[in-house]
Amino acid sequence: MARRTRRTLGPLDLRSQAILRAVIEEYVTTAQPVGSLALVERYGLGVSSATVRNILAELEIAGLLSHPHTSAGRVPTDAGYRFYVESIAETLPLPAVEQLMIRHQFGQVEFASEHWFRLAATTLAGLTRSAGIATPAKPSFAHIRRVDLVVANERMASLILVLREGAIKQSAVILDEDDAVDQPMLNRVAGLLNEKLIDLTATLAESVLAKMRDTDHLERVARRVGERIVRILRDYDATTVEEVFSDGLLNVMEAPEFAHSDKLRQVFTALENRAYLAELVGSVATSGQILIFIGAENPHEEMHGVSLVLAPYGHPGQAIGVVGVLGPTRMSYPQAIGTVRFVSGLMNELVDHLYA
Amino acid sequence: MARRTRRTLGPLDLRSQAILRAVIEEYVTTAQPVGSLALVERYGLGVSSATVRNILAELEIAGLLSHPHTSAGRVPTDAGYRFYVESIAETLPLPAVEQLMIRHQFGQVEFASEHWFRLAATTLAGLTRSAGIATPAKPSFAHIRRVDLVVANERMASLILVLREGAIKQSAVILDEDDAVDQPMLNRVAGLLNEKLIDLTATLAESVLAKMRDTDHLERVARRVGERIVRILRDYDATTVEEVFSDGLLNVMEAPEFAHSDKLRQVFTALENRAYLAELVGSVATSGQILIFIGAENPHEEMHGVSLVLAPYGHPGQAIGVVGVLGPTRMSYPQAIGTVRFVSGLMNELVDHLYA
DNA sequence: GTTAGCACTCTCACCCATTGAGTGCTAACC
DNA sequence: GGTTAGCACTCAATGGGTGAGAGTGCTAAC
Repeated sequence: MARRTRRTLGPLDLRSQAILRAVIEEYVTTAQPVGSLALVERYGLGVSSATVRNILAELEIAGLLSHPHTSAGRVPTDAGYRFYVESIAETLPLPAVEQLMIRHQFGQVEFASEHWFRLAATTLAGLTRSAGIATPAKPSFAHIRRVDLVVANERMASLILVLREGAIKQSAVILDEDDAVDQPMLNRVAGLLNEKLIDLTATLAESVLAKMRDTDHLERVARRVGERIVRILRDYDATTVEEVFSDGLLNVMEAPEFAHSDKLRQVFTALENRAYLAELVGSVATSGQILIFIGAENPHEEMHGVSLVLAPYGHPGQAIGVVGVLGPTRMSYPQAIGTVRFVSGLMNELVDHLYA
Repeated sequence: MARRTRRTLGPLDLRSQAILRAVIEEYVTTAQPVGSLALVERYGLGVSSATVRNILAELEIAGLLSHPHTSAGRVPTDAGYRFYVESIAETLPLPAVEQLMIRHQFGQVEFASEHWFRLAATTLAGLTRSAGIATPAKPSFAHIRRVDLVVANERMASLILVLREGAIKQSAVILDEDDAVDQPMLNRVAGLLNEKLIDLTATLAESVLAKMRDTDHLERVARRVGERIVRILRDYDATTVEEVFSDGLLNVMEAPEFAHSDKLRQVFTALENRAYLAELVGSVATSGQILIFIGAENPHEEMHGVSLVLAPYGHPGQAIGVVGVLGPTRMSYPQAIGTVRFVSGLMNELVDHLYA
């Protein structure tokens, strides 16, 4: 045992690793506990089932496999999946045909980031037969790009705020009785605000607004609107993740491990409560790389039993979003990672193209 | 039997109706087949269980009740629910306290219809312990209220189109090489379009655009943008329902009838495929009244086992949306109808207020 | 038309024996 | 030492058998 340990990179010799890999790959496809006999039959291991059994026992002691009951085969533990994921250098890149098809699909859709991230989720769901997850690219600080005002009635204006990052915010602004407005007046207000506030963040905009005089009608209305704008920007800045879009939850429902349990209900609870996903997604955005959460590694109890493969896209300085996949722990990680990597790369290209 | 039939409005005498009602109400709360003894015990019917049994048998022959097996109690059929729903004059109005609470909630949220319909779905889900469903109010023909253009780069502009009905559409417009633009130029284009196109529908806007000359740079760009606008409007007009928002599907999952079957999966399939809901919602919008679809009355196989209570809101001439509830057929219809009625009324008020 | 009484039916829960997959151990082998 | 064949052992899953209980449907009396 001691010598064996020495001739490997990790704590496991190569043959044990191969068998662990075999167990996982077999289990991923069949969803049934894997026995020693099935392994030697289906994977040319060149040893007998007894030897495999010895190794399986070692892997179990190491905490990488587990045993539903004495007379059952082995099932990977979360730690087993983790080891497996670390050990696979080669992820499964998406076939060229599909890459092309997807690029085409993205070309078909409106040229707007708002559509892309939804499509990304849908695409990921379809490719991996799991649930796809995506968030729009969001900057840490929003910048005003454009202010527009439309009259609703003489005491109410509809504010449309375009952020540099592409998001559009809408809000109604209710004015004081002696500040009645019409559209030409609002156009002047919008003009003033566009002139003063363009490219500013919340804090800077606030200081500009502070200089406006309350005596002037135009400036008073502009200030009122400006205050609302600042509030919208602050709200936006405060939220780590604006929106988490998911698609294909049905795929996950269909996995046999969720057929009769109420585990799925937990997952749904966790997903409907977006705050939690937002938190995870936030950590991916800051990490800047693909993150994988396997089953119980996930701090949230409800998420035990499912895994997440998440990748950021966009640029750290500017705006960052996340795309990824949610599936049963028993998922094909090489495929999931390969696919998520491709889609996040594609999103990068698209966003680059937008900012270029 | 013949005489009994004569002294009622429907085909059932009053006592049979009362018993049908009792069966349904008991079944709705317990989710268990209802026996004759339980009925006489829990509902002061003033007759013996034997008599009740006779009537239950009649109701079964009439197709209003069914029998899982010989030694089980009775369960309402879809036809039974239908009869029940038709017969209850008094729906359960929402308690005043809750009405107040909900009004308050709607007051808290941004003053924009975009938020309201989502909140409506969430509210309905919470109140009825079923899934809430809502669509934004959508007009049959969109009217341009405001056009805004923001420069993305010198050959690409970001178009923001505000519709009279409150919706905002965003799209990128890519320009020809010799039509390079900057923000001041785009402002002039937007000004021209706002002047010419305001309050127009797709068809009218198109005829205005046809008059623009290709020789003039300003008009050429305006025309290019205008054409995109017309396309967006036409897309918008063509879709019956823009978006169907649902919340609280978890509530439905928790119903015992979905615990071990895969019926729920079917429901999800039907819901993820939004086209179908859109169709239903469309029929509600045109009907102008509360519509109830009970189980197998629903043309879509997947929806058998669930019921929908849907109500339109808004104004026929202007914009119409739909709110409602999706739950198991075994739901409290009086409560669902009462709640949906209240929420649609509230949405009416809000929309009125917006257009006033 | 209503009711009490009763036989009848059928599900559900429980027990028990059987089956079979797969292990873990031991002793022999290379 | 590592590897292997052989074998006893364990335990989930399966299916048949049984008893209890709920609820019906029928009949005869009121």
